Amino acid sequence: GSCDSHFSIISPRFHAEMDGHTHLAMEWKDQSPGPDCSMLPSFLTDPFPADPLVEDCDGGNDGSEGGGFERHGLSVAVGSPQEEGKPVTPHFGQRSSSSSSLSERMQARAGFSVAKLSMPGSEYSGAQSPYLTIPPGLSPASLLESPVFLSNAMGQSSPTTGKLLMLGDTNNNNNARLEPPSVEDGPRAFSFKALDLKSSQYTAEGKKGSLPNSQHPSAPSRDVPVKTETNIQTTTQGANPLGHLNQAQLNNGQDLMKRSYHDCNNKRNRLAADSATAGGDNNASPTPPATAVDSEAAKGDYPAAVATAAPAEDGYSWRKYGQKQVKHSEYPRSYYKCTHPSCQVKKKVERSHEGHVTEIIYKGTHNHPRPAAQSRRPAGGAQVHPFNDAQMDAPADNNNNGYGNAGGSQPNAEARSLWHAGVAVQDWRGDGLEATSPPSVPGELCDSSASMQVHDGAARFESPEGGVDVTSAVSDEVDGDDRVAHGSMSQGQGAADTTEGDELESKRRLHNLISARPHHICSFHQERKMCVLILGGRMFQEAGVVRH
DNA sequence: AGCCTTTGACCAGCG
DNA sequence: TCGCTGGTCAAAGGC
Repeated sequence: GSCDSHFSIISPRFHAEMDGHTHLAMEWKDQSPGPDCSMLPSFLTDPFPADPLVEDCDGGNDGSEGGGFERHGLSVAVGSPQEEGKPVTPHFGQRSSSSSSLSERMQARAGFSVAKLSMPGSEYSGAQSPYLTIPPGLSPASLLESPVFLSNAMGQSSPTTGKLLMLGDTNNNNNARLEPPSVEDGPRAFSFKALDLKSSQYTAEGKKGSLPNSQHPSAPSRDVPVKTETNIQTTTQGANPLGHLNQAQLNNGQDLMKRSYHDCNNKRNRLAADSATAGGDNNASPTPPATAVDSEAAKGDYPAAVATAAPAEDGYSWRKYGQKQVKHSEYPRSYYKCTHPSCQVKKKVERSHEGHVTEIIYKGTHNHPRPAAQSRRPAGGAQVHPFNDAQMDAPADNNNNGYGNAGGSQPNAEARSLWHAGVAVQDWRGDGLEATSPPSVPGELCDSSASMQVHDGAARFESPEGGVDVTSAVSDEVDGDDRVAHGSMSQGQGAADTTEGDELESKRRLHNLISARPHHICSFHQERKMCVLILGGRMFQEAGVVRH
């Protein structure tokens, strides 16, 4: 209960909103509007902040640690280009106080238009820029270049780390898509790059031609008219215009956040010395293949990344033991248990009608190595969905031993008992075989995953898979338990990241985390102690106190 | 035969 | 105590 009550994971969904526009809404349950501007809102509203924006980003430093995003209601709406007459222009209403719309400001500063972000209570501006485009002079990679994007030498191969070989990827333009998520060096803030929720396209439904999650038939208007010709066709998906469209939408939102955050970071962070190495790998990390970017992106800077991508497995075996329609959720929730005899890990998965995973929550950490790939259950029993959870959260980690804790240490029992708010993970492997995207992050340094774990009001990121956990602990209160629970913590990271060294380490961990699953994380703000995650085409926000 | 999913029922927590 | 809700159990059936 603490998890839900303390900070809730909201599963923003594409949905038509008041104005009838389709939005990728990122709702933030927040109760009390904080006086301080939250980073997310700020960077979302102004992806390319001028100095003032920087202030916004740093605004959290004022010591209002507790503030966090949770205090700010916020929604990110990704306009649906499809609505031609009414391109969605998401924007943050909070920021909308300024006369100019977000997109307008972005255009002015960045030279390209972006979808608007909308925040609760904000007015929808008339400005409309359905497509997120990058001007010729501005490459996505450059946008993402951030000190914090360290090359993840230790990181496992993954699309984002650049270690992942992309077979069949002939598209030179991938760089734009491969750009690693930029992490804020800023002492406290960092962002995760949202990754293409490509996987959503690979659902069986996709094969069937059913609309992707975001494009639920009920909301046809959501379809984004994006040109996907340039996109690399995935083996599983074939050509699914709809799927691409969905991707496009997601990308828009992700790009927006990513860019905005990046901008903020650039101005803010100069500290991440350790992350200096970053940039290099950026190219290597392809975002999920087809993240079919908006038409613009697809055409230009964001070509389809992976020629052949497929749903990935997390490497663990799961047995579904229940399914229930939860009240707050639009989609049914499935309950899974790890099939390993001594493993108590469970996970809850919400899946859209199309089979897209909209939310994954892990509970516990695997105390056993990841089963051999070949040993994995092919599909013996009836598979609920091609995008079975296991597939969805496949781990990107190649280097890990399969244990939840880095270094092979056993996960803390207490910690394991906690539910993790998982992030839908979707990795795309260039091999064209099965793309796995585990929630786990490669990281020797960190034990955290994209998932956020909440315990007694404390939230932290943890790798549900237990495999490679990079840690970014998020918690209101830090207790020893948390540290123990996470590999990162075990590494002495548990102490508050007040020192520079800690920050560096934190950055490194973050980098690992991001590298491992950039697609999951749209943004993260340490100062604000919250994360924005994108899962299955949906954004999730999680708030808590960040610990490293 | 083994493993899995499905699904209604049961249980526990909470207001 | 009751009702609601979420989580789990377990029989039935499928692959």
